[in-house]
Amino acid sequence: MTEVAPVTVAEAERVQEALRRRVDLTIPLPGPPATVAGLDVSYEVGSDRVVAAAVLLDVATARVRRAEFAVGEVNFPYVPGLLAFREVPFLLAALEKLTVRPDVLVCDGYGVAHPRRFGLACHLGVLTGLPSLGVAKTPFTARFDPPEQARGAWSPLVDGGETVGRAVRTQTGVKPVFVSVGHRIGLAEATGLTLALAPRYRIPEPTRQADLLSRTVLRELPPAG
DNA sequence: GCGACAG
DNA sequence: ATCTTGTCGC
Repeated sequence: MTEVAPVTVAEAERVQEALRRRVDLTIPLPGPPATVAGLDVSYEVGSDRVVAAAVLLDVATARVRRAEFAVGEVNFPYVPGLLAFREVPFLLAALEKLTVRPDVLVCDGYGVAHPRRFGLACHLGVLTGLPSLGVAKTPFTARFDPPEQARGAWSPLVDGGETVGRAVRTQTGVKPVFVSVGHRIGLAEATGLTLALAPRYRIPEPTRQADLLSRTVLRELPPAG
């Protein structure tokens, strides 16, 4: 099958509609995850160059075990709802450099809390076959009430009458993050994992570390040609 | 029709 | 996403 990357918005939306049927949310995690991979992408100003990072962490300690990255040029514009077509190619490249298969993918963005129920986290989950979840930093299309102030408090993200995720307070008195499932994981599991991986900062360690790495690499890259 | 809109 | 210093608060 010749999988051609979508070029137009209409094509990309059709790809999402097709891929979303491969999302499996009927099964929980096989067991307590031992490792996770945090994923993120940094963009260079004034060029199309990007750095994608994939960082492997132990869940028990929330410490980094190994880290990889991939450099590339984006070929798809940022369109709300189509973020995956911009970042997935590079995230997959960085992931492949990780010789270990993580138990869960922690993505920077949304999973099913998406207009077509197929955000970046679902996309990566389906393409890799791995359990995945999304942790976004800002609201998107779902509605929510502010959760209580205490760390661990959460409130449902509602869209089109259905609960598609949770606004989760990872630190007391700090803005919530937005958790949604991507593939092969439950919402309660995704919430618990997010909290376990955010012992100190608002952003859970996996994506926080991936963000730091992608930024550092980008900063030390030779000037764009 | 208008507004809103992950990164 | 990215451009950007200091500053308020715990």
